[in-house]
Formats: sequence, C-alpha cells, structure tokens
Amino acid sequence: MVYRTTPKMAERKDAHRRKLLAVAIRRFGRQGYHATTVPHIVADSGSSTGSFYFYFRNKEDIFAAVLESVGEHISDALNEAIAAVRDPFLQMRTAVERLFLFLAENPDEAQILIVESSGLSPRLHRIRRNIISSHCRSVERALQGLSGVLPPMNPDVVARCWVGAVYESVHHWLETATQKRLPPEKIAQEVARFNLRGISAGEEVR
Amino acid sequence: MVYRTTPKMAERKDAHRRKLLAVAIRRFGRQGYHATTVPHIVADSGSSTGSFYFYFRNKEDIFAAVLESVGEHISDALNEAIAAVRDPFLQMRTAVERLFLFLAENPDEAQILIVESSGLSPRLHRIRRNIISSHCRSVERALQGLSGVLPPMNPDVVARCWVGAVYESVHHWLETATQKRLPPEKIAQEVARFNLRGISAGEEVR
Amino acid sequence: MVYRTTPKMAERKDAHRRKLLAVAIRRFGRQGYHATTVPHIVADSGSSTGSFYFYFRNKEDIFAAVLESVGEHISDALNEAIAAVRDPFLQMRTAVERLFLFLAENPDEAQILIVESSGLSPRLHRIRRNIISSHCRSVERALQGLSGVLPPMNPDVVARCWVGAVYESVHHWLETATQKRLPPEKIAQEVARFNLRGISAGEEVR
Amino acid sequence: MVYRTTPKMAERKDAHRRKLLAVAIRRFGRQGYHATTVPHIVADSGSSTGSFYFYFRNKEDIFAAVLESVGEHISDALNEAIAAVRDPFLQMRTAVERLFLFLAENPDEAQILIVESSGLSPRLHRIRRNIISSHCRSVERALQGLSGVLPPMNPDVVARCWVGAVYESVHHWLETATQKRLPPEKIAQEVARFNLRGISAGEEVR
DNA sequence: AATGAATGAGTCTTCATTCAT
DNA sequence: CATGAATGAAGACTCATTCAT
Repeated sequence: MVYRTTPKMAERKDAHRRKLLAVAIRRFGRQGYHATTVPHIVADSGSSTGSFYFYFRNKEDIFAAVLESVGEHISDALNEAIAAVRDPFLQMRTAVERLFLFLAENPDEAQILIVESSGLSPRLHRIRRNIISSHCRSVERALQGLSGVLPPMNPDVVARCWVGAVYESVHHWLETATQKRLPPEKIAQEVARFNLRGISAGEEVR
Repeated sequence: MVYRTTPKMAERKDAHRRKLLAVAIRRFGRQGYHATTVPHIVADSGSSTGSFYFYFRNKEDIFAAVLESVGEHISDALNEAIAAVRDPFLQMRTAVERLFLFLAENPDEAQILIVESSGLSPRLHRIRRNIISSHCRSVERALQGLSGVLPPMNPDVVARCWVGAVYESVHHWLETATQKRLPPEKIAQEVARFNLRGISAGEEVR
Repeated sequence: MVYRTTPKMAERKDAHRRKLLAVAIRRFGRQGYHATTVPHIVADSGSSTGSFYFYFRNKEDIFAAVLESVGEHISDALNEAIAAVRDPFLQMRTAVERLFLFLAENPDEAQILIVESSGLSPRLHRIRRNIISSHCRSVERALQGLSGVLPPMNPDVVARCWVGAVYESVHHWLETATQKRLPPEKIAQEVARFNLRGISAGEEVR
Repeated sequence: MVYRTTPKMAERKDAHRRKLLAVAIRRFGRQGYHATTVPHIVADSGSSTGSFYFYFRNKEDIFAAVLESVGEHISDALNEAIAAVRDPFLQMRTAVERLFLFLAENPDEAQILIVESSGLSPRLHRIRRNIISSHCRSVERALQGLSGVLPPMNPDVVARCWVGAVYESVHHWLETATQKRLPPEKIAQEVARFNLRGISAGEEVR
C-alpha cells in the first residue's frame, strides 16, 4: 500500500474535472445559467451528481470556474496576438481584431461572457466585470504609452468606450442570422478603425 | 342604463397597475429578476396575489412591461433633448449626453436595462435587444444625414460601437462607489467626444 | 313606486338564469366540472361574475342545477314515450330505446350525466346517483307488474343491470368516432333485446 | 469496478415506489383525484416531495400508474378464475362473479376505477376506458367461441351491456350501507344470471 | 473517488368568491 | 339587479444539495 494516489489517478481526476467544465460551457452558453441544471451537466459528462459535488462546491462554483476559464482563454489569445506585433498603434488594432475574432469563433464562451453572466450573484457578476475591467486596463496601459502623441483624454473613460464598442459589436454579430452576417474580419476591422479614430489615431494605422 | 364602468373605476384600475409597475422597477432594479418574487412585488404594492395576476399574465409579463416602460422613458428623454438642438453634430453629442445622464439619474431602470435583463427568456432578451437596436438605428439615421461630410464607414457597425461605448461607460459609472464617481456630466462629455472622434467628427463640435 | 318587480322584470330574470344554465351545460359537457371556470360561463353568457352569484350560490350549485335539469329532461322524455304504449313489455323496450336515443341526441347532457358528474363532491355525486336510481326504480316497478309472468329474480339487482347496460352502451357509442358509429336506433334495439332476454322476456316482444 | 448500483438499492427503490403507489390507492379511492394532494401522499408514505417527483413525473402520472395497476389486478384475478374452469358458459359466469367479488373486496380500487377516474384528463380517461374495453373484448371473445350455439347478436353491443351491468351493480353495492348489503356472492350470482339470460344462455348454467 | 436516491425549501399560479360602486 | 376589480388560500412542481453505500 505505497501509493494512495498514483499519478495516473491524479491525471484521471483532472480529466474528469475538465470534462465537466467543457460540458458546462456548452450548456451555459446555449441555455444560460438558470436553465442549465446540475443534472444536465452530469448527464452530458457521463458522470454523477456525487462526482459533480466532489469537483465543485456548487453550481455557482462551476459557473465561476467556467467564467474564469473564458477570461484566461481570451487573455491568452490577446497576449499572443500582441506579442507578434511591435508598433503600439498596430498592437491596439490587433488586440481589437483578435478579441472580436476569438469571441466570434467561440460563440459559447462569448455568449457566457457577454449575455449569460449578467444579473447573477454578486460574486459571479464581479468575476465577469473583472474580466472586462482587465481588458480595459490593457487598453489604458497602451494609451499611457502613447500619451505624448495623443490629445489629452480620460484614459479610464476612453478604455470603457473602447471595450464597450467591441463587446456590443460582437454581441450584435452573434445575434445576426448566419446567412446575413458579414465576415467577422471585416467587422473587426471596422470596429478597430472606429476605436482608433476615437483616440485620434485614425490616420496612424490606416 | 347607468354607467357600469365609471371613469373613476378606470382611473383607479390604472393607478393600481402603475403602482405594481413602479414597485416592480425598484425590486427588479435592485435584486434582479430571479431574486424578485411575486410576493415581494405584491407586498410592496400593498395589493394581493390575485390582483397581480389580474393585471399581468405572469412574472415574465410584468418584467416585459417594465422593460418596455424603460425603453419608452429613454426614447422620450432622447427625443426631447434632440428636438431642442438644430446642428446635427450637436444633436449627436446631446443624445449621448442625455442617454448617459438619464441612466445615471435612474439607476434602477439603468440596472434593469443594462444588467438584469440579460440571460432571461428569449422574449425578454428580445425586448431588451430591441431597445438597444432602436438606439442604434437612431444613430444610423443621424450618420446617414451626414454621409457626405464623413469618411465612408459601415453605419451598422459604427452605430453598435457608438451605443456600446455609452452603455459600458454607464455600467462602469454605476458600479463605481459613489464617493469615487466623477460627475456624470464630465463622463458623458468624454464619451461623446470619443464617439464623435470615432466618426471623424471630433473637430466639428469642439 | 308601485311595482318593485314588474312581470317583465321577472321574465327577464328567468331568462338570464336559463341562459346561464344553458351555457353551463355546454361547458360542463365539453370540458367537465374542473376545467370549466365561472369566468368561462360568465363570458359565454355575456353577463358578469356578480350576476352569476346572484343566480347561483356557487359553482357547485349551478352544476347541481344542471344535473337536475338533465334528470328532468330524461324523465320527461321517458314518461312521454311510455305513455304512448300499452303493453308492459313493449313499454320496457320503448323505455330503453328512448333513454338511449335521448342521450345520443343530447351528447352534452349525456356526457355530464355519465362522465363528468363522477368523483365530485358528495352532494353532486348523490344527485347523479339519485337520477340513476330513479331510473332503476322505474324498471323495478315495471318488473313488479310482471312478477307473475317472469321467473323469480331480485328486482333490485336486475334493475341495476338493466340500467348499467344502457349507460355503458351509450357511453361507448358516444366515445366512438362519428364515422364508425352504427345508427343509434340499431344499438338501442340490441340493448333492449339484451335486457329483455335478461329478464327472460326475450320472446315476448320480438 | 465495484457494484455501483447494488441489488439492495434497487430493491429499496422498488419498495419505495410501491409504497407510494399503495398509499395513493388509499387516498384516491377515498377522496378522489382532486381532493388528494401530493403532500397527502407524501405524508402517508413517510417520504418527501422530492422523492415523489423522483418516482412519478406528476400527480397525473401516479394516478395513471394506480389505474394501470388496478387494471392488472383485475386481469390477473379474472384470468386465474377462468383458467380453473373448462365449460365456456361456466367460465363466463365465473368471470362475472370473480370481477364482482374482486371489486367488492377491494373497495378502494373499485372506487377508483368506477367513480374517481371519470371526468379527468383525456389521458386518464383513456386508461380507464381501455381497462373497461379490455373486459368487453374478453366477453366478446367468449361470445365468438359460442356463436354457433347462441342466437345472432351484435357482440360489441352485448359485451358492453354485459360489462355495464356488472359495473353498475358493483357501484350500487358499494354505495349501499354495510348493514343493508346482501352478501356479494348472492348479488354476483344474480348479475351473472341476468347476463347469461341476456345472451340466451340462462338454462345452460343453471 | 464514485454513485444516485433522498430531501424540502421556495415559487409561481389558479380560481372560487366577495363587495364596493 | 348588474358589474368587475380585488382577494388569498391552496397546491403543484423544481432543483440544488446531501449522504449512505
């Protein structure tokens, strides 16, 4: 009786948790928080109620985990995209486009972040707002790096406008019928242009 | 043939309905849809369960009515503000500021529109999106009136950016602690400036 | 101020009550007791809740009135039919046929008596059973008049069999799709034959 | 891989379900469908609301299960009784007597089948009528086996009369005060005689 | 670690009935 | 006599969570 928990077991355990999380993203993304029940998730994942509560304290908890995972996915995508570019203006433009495209390509996660995580418990609301705020802070940082070049403006407010423009645009794109949608790249470009003009940097990139 | 339905009765009936609606706005705005129960509304309004269901088919129904009333209040405020101004650019700026201020002054309604009406039933979601879309259409109309003066841009996308910027800014202002808030007029101005620059009209108004 | 209630008013009053009764028969016959609400009846009759409770103490009360009216209609039909015949055997046969045909021709009333008045309050159940019992007593009386001619049998039991056979036959006829139904006269005859054979009087009539 | 679902658990589960069913039969038989509430059943069975809805989709569902169980009990009793006899006429007589006695001995189930299952939802009504129709079909089959010996008659109609006679007789016996009741065997015999005479087979058995 | 039966607090909703006008 | 707004008791049902196995 040497190994109580073998590495293999730990691996399996992790896989089980990830499975639940993946399944939860689908359900929450398509049905929302309240319409998704624990039995739903359990059934989809092929496990059991008991297991569920082994891996997550409660329903709120798995939603929180889902939300945080969405936040990380987005951050990863953004960081990766920005790292590939040098010019600060181009970085800002790339960030907008990458965010838009990420959400367009991951509609379940987009739906969760933009639509389904509103109006829930304070804790969940806070997580959602933190994700959005962190995007805003990225924008703010970029703005500060350009403060000499741009006209004076309140970076806090401008960052909110910037992010709000992206989110509403994505939301609208997601709710547009598939046949009527423009290619996401086109819209992402247009949004980026609007935002850059918004900080008086329209000419710099185009 | 006496008056079976006296004018007095109709008046009282209307008042009763309005009372329920007003009370519902407070509750929904502060606790959200799910945390608000029919008994809450009934107790606040001083009426009875039966009365509630006499005036509204069900809980969803009163929320729909609330949402529509919010939409109308905003439209009224906007139309009034715009009618007081001639210059198209100034109109756009005024609209942004008036929308921002209206929501800042009516936090329950703002909370309902921006936060609590997300992720509910398809019907409610549709009403919410219709309100937002109607703001977008107003912006689009204004843009079309200026199409000659401005650089070419997709009015559909730009209108979404414009409205998204306002809503996210309001949302952020609402979630900021009262002591830390800037005066709403300041922020409204800043948002308006961002949006006007976004359509390359930054100079026209300033 | 001589006449407080003119004859004309009394007449109208009666008409109002009859209207409610007629409308109730349709509703109760088609939807049953519980699925029929007072507002339904009121709406159909074009009157008001208040009026309803002026003419009937409560919902049970109008159902009782409906049931009693059904009982009277049937009695009237039977008495009339029997009075037209002399021979006791033929009378019994005529009674079966008339009962069957009456119910076949008045499906709402049949449905109320046979199906919808079961399982309700003790009072309503009693009224229903009294109607059926009174049919049984008619059969018993007829049997007593023939006691010399027939083999000895328990008239109480035989009468129940007799009536039960008719009711179940009607019920089955009513639930048969219209296209698949035999003409009610044929079935009525066959039921009558069964019942007459049941009292060993098969040869006497045929 | 241990037994996750032990036989013991399955057994207990089954017992729980049967307990609910048994308790429901008592309640439905004595108070009828509408007067019986889910809390009643739950309290009687010593389980919980949640358990109730774990085993049955809703109140209608448990009534359906009750009704089907009643139908099976009767079928079992009849088949057993008939299998013990050879002569076709005697079989028919035995069937009548066994049905009567079964219902007399199980007044709750009788009450449910005869009285309380009328006028409910279409689904429940259908189940009830199917039970009765299946009895009718048994009678029809028996009649067809004797078609050569008996005078020509519509087996469909005759079967309904046959069954209707039994049910109305039982119903009347059940509603008779205990002190005034004849022994059920006596009545069963009399009903059987009526029915056999009804198919012109009175002499064959007596 | 896994299972799934058991729990029960919490809500919405219906509808017969009353009564002020 | 007529009206219809107002009442509130009563019941069905959901689902997150627990715990014995």
